Amino acid sequence: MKKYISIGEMSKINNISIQALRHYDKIGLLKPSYIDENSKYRYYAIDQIPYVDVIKSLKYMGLSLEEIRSIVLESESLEELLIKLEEQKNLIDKKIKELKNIKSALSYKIHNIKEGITRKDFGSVYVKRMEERKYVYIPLENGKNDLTNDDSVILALRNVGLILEKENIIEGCIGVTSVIEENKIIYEDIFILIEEISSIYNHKNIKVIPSGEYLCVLYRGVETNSENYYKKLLKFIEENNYKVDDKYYEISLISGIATVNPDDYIVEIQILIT
Amino acid sequence: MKKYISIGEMSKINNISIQALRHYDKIGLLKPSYIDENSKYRYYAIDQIPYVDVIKSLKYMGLSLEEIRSIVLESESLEELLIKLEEQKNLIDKKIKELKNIKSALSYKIHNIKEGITRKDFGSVYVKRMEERKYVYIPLENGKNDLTNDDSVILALRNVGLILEKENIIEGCIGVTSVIEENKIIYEDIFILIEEISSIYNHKNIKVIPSGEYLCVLYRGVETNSENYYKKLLKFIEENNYKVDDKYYEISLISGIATVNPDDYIVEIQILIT
DNA sequence: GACCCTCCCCTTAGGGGAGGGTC
DNA sequence: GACCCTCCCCTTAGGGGAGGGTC
Repeated sequence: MKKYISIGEMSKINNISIQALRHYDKIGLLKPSYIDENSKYRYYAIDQIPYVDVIKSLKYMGLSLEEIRSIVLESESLEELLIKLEEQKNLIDKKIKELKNIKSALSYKIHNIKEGITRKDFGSVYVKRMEERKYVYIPLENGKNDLTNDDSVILALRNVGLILEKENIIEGCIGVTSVIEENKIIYEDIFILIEEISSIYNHKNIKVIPSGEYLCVLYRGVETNSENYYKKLLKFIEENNYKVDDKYYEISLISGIATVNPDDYIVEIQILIT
Repeated sequence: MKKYISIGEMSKINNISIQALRHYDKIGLLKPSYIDENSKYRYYAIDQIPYVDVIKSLKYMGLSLEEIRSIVLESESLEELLIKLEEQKNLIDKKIKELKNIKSALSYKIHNIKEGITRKDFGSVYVKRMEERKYVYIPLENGKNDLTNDDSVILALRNVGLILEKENIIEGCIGVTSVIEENKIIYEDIFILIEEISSIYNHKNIKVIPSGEYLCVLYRGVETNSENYYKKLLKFIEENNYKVDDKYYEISLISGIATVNPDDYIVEIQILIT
């Protein structure tokens, strides 16, 4: 009555690889009914076929072979299985949420890179309306006027990064704030913009950039003389009789990767029209 | 000007393990600026800190260390990076969809197990309204009247499974159809119900169970004499003057796992009231 | 000739030691 | 005393051989 099938047939019938079946044998998850003593050939009974279905089904749902083994072999009660499956469902839920966050981070980065690639209007001044933005910042030590080759700037930025990591905030663009005093640019804070979905509001290291019309100018980060662009901005303000706030925002469109490859560094200086 | 930091400091600053840093060194992803020849101590320069951020950020987005290496070290163009990130986004999208399918399969299984655990009304007949259902089936060889210990039944069920796998259908409950001829139960098809979201409609092995009011009786699959329950059903039909269809559906509430552990096997016989 | 066997090495991204120098 | 070093073994679920018997 009982008919045995070879590992090859078992593999075809169950749509599973021979290696996988050997592996299941090895770890004791599914041992063939009969093994020829001399040839060591594995032979499976027909009624072992449904076991493979159970294994595949539980594997599909994300259980490890070890977990499946304890369910199938130690024939856990349905109650125990239920608990495990519900745990699994929660886990899957968490994973879905995390993947959605990652997707949103990817979209953000992709959007910025695209803008970075296409925009070539360096040096010309334009008006741009912007919504309210939030950022996490660290103040720079006693007002710098040159940010290049300064270790404390790197460390300050990293400290911003640590705050973001601790609070689980998805990071946006990197930037600095500045004011002009006695014809000199003084940098005050280094910051990272916060993506909208992040739900942090009352951290002491958070500030808000108000919504409104901004005067902007774009420059390449490689050019160290950002001063020229401030001058263009100031000239434009004077010629057109704009009244502006005293705080400038320098925001890098392509951050993160660009911190490493400065060729791609593109920065926009923004100042609020009052 | 250049200050070096030890691997321990680098680890703390970047919120990353020492082992990970050693690993990055080993695979050439991030080599310390300076290594003491004698002590072999690793020393990192401050300006290596942003590299770790880039690595972490790309890793978070699902890129492998190998992919990150080619981006960071071979300083790929932004266009190439963009392509990679967009690929990654599509991948993440696929994963999200798959996880949602798994979640739905889990919910289905959890629901059935819960019902299986709580229901104890074996043997009593009741009326139940049911929506249209679809199933994938394989006809059993020339009408069986006993399904137990029959290899061809197992093989037929597996063939149903193969169809589901090929068409990427999420499987529901397992069942058989039967008719009564000359006081004998003749089983006709073995099938697996299809979950709603599955989008297959014109496969030759698909049949529909019409919506409507069904007379049902529940029994434990361990009891081999399902005949008794058919008798109860028939008696109820006669006593209450019901008119019914001639096709019975025997559907196992807890399938998959229960095919292995028959203690948990719970089956409902359903027949359409006409 | 097609099928199956047993080693054995390989893959990701590190974690966790042991045993021994170094700041 | 805290820090860092180099091996070395370990984790998941098999995939892909080589070399050699078996149906």
